[in-house]
Amino acid sequence: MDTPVKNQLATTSKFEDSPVFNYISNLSPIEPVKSIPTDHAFTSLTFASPSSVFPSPQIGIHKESRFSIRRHQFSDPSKNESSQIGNKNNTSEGVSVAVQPSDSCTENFECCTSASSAREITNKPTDEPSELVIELPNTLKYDCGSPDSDMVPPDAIKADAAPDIAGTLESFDEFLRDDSKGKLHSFESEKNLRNICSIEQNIEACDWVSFVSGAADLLNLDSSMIEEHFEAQNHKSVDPGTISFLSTVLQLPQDNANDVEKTETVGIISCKQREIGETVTQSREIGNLKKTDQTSAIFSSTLLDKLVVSDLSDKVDDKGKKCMDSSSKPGSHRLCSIRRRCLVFETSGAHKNKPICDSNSSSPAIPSDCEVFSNEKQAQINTASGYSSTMLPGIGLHLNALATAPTDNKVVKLESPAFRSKQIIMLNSMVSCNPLTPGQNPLDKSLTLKTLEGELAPHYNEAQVTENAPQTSTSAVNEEFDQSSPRRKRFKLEHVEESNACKRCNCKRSKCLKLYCECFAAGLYCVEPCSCQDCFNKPIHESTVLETRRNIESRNPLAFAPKVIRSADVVPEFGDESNKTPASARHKRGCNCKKSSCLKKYCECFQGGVGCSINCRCRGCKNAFGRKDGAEETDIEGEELEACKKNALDASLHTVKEDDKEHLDFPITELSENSRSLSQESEGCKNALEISLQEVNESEKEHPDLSITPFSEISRPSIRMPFSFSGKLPFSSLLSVGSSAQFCTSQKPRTKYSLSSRLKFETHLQMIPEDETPEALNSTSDVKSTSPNSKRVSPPKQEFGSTARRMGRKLILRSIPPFPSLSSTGEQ
DNA sequence: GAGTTTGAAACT
DNA sequence: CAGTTTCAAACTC
Repeated sequence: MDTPVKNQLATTSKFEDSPVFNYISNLSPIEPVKSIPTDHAFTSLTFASPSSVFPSPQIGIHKESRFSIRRHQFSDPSKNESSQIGNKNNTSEGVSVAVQPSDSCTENFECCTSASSAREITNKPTDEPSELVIELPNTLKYDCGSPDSDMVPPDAIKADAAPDIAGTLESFDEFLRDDSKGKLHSFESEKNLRNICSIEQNIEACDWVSFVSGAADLLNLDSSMIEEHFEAQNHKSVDPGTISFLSTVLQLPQDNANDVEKTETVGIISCKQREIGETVTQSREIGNLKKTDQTSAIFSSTLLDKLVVSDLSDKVDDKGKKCMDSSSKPGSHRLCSIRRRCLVFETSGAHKNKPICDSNSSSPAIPSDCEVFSNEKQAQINTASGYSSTMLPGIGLHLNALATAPTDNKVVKLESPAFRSKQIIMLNSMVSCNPLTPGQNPLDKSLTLKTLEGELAPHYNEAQVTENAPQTSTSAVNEEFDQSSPRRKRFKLEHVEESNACKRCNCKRSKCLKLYCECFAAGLYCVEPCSCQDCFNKPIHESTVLETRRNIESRNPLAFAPKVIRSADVVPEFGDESNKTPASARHKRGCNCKKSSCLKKYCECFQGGVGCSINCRCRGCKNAFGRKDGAEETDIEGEELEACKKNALDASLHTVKEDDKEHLDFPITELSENSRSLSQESEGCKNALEISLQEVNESEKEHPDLSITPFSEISRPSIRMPFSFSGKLPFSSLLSVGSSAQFCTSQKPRTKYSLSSRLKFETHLQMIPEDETPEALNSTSDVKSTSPNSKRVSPPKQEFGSTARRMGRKLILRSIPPFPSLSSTGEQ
């Protein structure tokens, strides 16, 4: 054990100075990183640490908070170190805060390793250094010896406190498929080791806990350094390959993870993805672009760094402090600025998460999703919140959305520059598409979803959030990646608040396991904001929930399907006037109102913003959105009607998927206006398809490189806002798709209901294979189902064959440009 | 905030 | 399938 490590260390220092090393460095695209004495190995450790990987929630929290706090402290030293290579004192200085003296590098390593393992650390008494020493060696072995070791620790730790070196190494190897990366890591790890040794030499006394903390910080160092480095580089663009690499890397954990670790892995992935997005943003800010595999390294480190940060507030404070500290030091300005920017990013991220994490809960600690999994409660919150926040309807556990909405997530993933959540999206599609398999029965779908929901919920949330970002607005292309964008931040904040207005059940006797419970009915877990009692609709009782769901679905396969669906008229042939019929959307089963006259929210039709239909058994129907008898609200007093509609609109807005709104990135009223004008404009059009195609062509001409987006996005409502379509199409499609019934409410009576929008929407629908739609919803589109996951592009009907082909072609093309925004930032 | 009304969901 | 009960949201005060 010792021998290898020591040898390695010695070799490392020599190696670094050797010509061979330089040569290799020159060859390696990662070279820039090399200049920075980053302790990548620690990065890996950091990576591991943050995690959620640790089963024990408390531990995770502790660790994370600590890390977050420390990280920046250490960042300063690291900076110094980076700027002043060889100046160990600085490093030690930073470390001294937490690090305790040790006699040998080995010990330090051990400590570090143990530190990386939150669980191990926490569980162990502070005054048992000896034990650590004994145990650590093993850890160190792979930690130091293997270039990839840095990555290993996390996994090993994660899986079990007891290091499974072999397994870890294997996973690590996978993780480091990229040779260059591996080199980088190895070098960095070696450097880290050296640094540690230096630090140790300078340090005299040591408190185990402190040491651990210090180690943690040290581990995080590389992140900071990398960030700095990143900025220093001033020109890096995300290389598609890099992204792929990242994706691969990110996925690795999943592959290797066992069932128990799945959630953790997901969390990590989410974090990573988010980080990627942020990193990308950062790179974009920097401006100049430079393609290099280094990016991946940066991503990794950044991601890792991110993972470490859990407590937002702490983070912020710490950062601010750090900035100040760093600013006091020469050459730290840059870092400070970086930090600030990071802060901004993180802040935005926080906001982004907030809706998910805090939306429903005021939970203070809700860290990023990364940490969530380590804490059951947090996980719960995240899981539920993601969805609960009606804001993100399709997110989280909204099984309905998943089941009913064919998704083009894949397409989005490929097309969208929103690489930041590629992986998430992937999972997303996994969930959403899978269940949609034509032959699958609802129950199966449901089961499938159920199986995944628990694991992916948080993840999903994240995905939604991130996913949305890039596609929010046509004119926001530049902002897509600019997390710091004021507008974006504002939007996020708004949504945070909005999300708080989501479903909050108040069940007392149903245990939230019956359809009485809105949360349960919506496929959501109950969250903090809920006032339910004896609630079982929580991740903790997942099995129970699933079981119950299954039972309910066995009785009524559509029990969890959206209640409001778009009637067949939605998918009429083009030119068919039937699509102008009043009841474009109807309640699935119809209401049974007797006293409310279908003018109050007691009426599900009214609540859903749709008119009553022949399916309704209501009496004295006066539904403002359309009476059962077909009579419209014509005889309803104008004022009353308006009031009712307003009422309904309010209700609808709550129901409307927040994510749709987010995608809109503009007020719904605006949307309404737009759609209205659009309707008028297209009033004279005889063929909607013609219009759509025309618009598409026009936009294509204007934005050849983005021409595909509209389609894909159209097909996928939630991600709809095509940046290429700054024009009407997006709005119209959005309106028609996202709102259907709900948005309609914001407009004038159905008759006015944006014809063009509808037509376009129908066009979209045409491209949605019926076999992908739940049986009951076949040939119909549900309001809710459409918004979150949207439709997946698929073989259209014959009359639209050309369009479909067109779409298909476009989609393919679209997937080609990996990071349009990055490469063409200026253009946009 | 408590009490009432209402209609969906669940049960028989 | 119909009738009844239970339930929680919507509504009212």
